[in-house]
Amino acid sequence: MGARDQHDRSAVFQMDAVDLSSDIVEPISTYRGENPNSVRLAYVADVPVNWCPELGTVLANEEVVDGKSEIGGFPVVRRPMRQWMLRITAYAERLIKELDDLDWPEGIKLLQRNWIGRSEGAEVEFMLDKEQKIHVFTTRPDTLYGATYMVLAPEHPLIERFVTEEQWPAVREYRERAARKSDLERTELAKEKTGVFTGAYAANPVNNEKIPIWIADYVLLGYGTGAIMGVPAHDERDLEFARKFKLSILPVVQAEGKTSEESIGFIGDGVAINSPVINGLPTQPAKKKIIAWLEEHNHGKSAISYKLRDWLFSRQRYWGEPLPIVWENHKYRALDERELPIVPPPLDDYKPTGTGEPPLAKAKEWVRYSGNALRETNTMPQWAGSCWYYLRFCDPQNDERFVGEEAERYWMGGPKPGGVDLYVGGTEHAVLHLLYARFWHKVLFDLGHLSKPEPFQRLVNQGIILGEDNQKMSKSRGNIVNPDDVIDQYGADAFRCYEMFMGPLEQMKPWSMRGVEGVARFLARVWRLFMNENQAGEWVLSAKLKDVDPDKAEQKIMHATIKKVTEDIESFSFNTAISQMMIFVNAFTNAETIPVSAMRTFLILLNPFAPHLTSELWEKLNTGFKAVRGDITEQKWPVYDEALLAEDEIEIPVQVNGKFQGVLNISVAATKEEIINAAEKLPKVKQRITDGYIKVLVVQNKVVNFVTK
RNA sequence: GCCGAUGUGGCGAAAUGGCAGACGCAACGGACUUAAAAUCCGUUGGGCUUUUAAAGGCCCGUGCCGGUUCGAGUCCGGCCAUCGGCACCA
Repeated sequence: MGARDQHDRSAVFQMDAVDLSSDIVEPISTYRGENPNSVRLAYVADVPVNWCPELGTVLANEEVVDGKSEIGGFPVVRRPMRQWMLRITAYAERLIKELDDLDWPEGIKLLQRNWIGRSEGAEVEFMLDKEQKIHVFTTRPDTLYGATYMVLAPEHPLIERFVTEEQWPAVREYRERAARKSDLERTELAKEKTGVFTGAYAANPVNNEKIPIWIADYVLLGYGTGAIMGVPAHDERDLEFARKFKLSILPVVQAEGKTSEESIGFIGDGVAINSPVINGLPTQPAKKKIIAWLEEHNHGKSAISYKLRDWLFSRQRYWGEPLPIVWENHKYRALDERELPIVPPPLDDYKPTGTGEPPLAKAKEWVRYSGNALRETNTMPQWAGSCWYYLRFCDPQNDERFVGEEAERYWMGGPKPGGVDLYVGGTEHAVLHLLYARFWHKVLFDLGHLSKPEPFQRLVNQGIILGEDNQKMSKSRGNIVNPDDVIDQYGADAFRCYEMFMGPLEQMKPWSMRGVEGVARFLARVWRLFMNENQAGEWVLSAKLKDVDPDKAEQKIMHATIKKVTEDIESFSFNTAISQMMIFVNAFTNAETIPVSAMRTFLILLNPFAPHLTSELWEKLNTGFKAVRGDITEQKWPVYDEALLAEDEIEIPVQVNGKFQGVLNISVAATKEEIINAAEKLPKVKQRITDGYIKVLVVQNKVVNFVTK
């Protein structure tokens, strides 16, 4: 994939040139320029944040679901606060592109792509007067001639500069009302479009026509430039807005087989009309041509916009890593590496204050760093640790670096772009942990600390386990299953095996205590295969265990089990692996003698599923029979012999017209003619082919099918 | 609204296009036991039907409708339902 080119470290923190916000990102410790907040990877911003009064902290966009906190479901309101941000948007392009070479479920890749939300289009300048211009972002520059008005987000900073005096009261009132609305009200509840005319006009760059400028809360400050051109003929939202406020509507894209008038409301690709520069061109070339025209006339350029916002990285809670920052004369600086790690001081009360002031602010002595410097009291969110713990796991004792270079190369190296070979986690992390960790990993990679640009090569999503009532487990529903209780009652092996036996790993499935019991019974049967209770009530090695060779049938089932378990582990089909081991145990349950060699093989197969039970039985065998060197976990994984699985005689289903009529037991060596002859004689078949048949199909070792009509 | 996933017995689920329901749970019957628990053995998709019975026979059945095929739970097209994600993103 030309990894070096795509992940060129010389471009450290250089952003895509067409991005709409700032151009360069630099780590806080190296930047020496004038306005650090505009370029730094970590920066401070006064932004409207998601404030959750109940949790007493702000939350990232990813942590807010339907206007409520992801944790606890408490209401979240917009509130301006001074906060630390991480410039994840600088990585938007790479976070999308570099998903391609990861072995992740397509669904998760899609969730991330949608969350990052890349859109290609153009940035266009509308002249307000001779000096001032308003930038809009559009994915449909080919509809520029159809722009009959403009809308700015109510919070847009330019508004105050041009709003007319007579419109000012209405505009101010609208802005105040918009500010009070929660996100929930602004979207879900506001089905009806609202807006206010500013009294001002701007010139459409393609034809110099004056179009009215409105403000409306259906335009979001945080996306694109916070301003749009209204093209009511070819955008559903704009059309609704224009109809409500009686703004003019001009069709500029003609749909195939429709008149220009009928094309109003058409949002697909068509042919440009009423657009001198691009008339007659289909949508795609029209876009290209109009962008070229805009660039040539200095009215705009091609641009890419992302839905992804920068990551709000501070929290007003005690339990999080403190930010290694001090404030001097209203300026911040990073603490020296030698001062790390920062250990938070003990407090009398660790609960959030509820006012937005972080709990650490209460530790007055700790906060006073020096005569003129105060410590930052915000802490990092829970995600900070999960962004790099897997790196620390490579080298947990290292007290020089977060991970030693050699250890990092050993564990995280390899030919693929991702470091961790296999990562198992739930879908709930799709746009949280899995996005954040990729971002940090790329930053560390760019700084030269890591050998791979991606953290997790292969991702498998395990399904969540529901309560016994088939509902999501939650305290309020009272359907929580506590693993500790289950382990107390049935043991860790049974708990572990049951989770694997429940069904396919990726599927969500309900818990069942009966099911746990069933698996516990299976493990008890395994135990009794090896151990019997004597008169005194002590467990001793079963007298049936003999140091003999397994017979042919026993060998066959043993090798079938090795094959199935081995293959199923590879494909994460743990449930069917356990089924096969149950079949194996059932086959030996009433045996007169039990060959020790087969049992040893079986224990090795079962060991990854039930480690405690199998190690104990392994050692018990060593006391009664010739001891095998090494712990059970050190044994070689068994290998099956295909030859021992081969049958002399096979069963072949016989059909007439595709319907099953009986089964034929016949030697594998039988010829096609022999098979047909024998099949014809099966009573039910004979009955059905009395009038003969027009053809007969024999699929080797699979099926015989007579076709009669 | 858009995107994605999933639909198979009473339940969790199996099934390279070739005997649907392996394995487990639950239920029922039996053995063991003074009794119970535990354990072991057996039956168990639905409907109709033959026979004194033991045992058979026929039909239907993998969300619904259609298609491909000798043959479809599996492949293709359309629909329905449930769950998850996004949701004024210009």
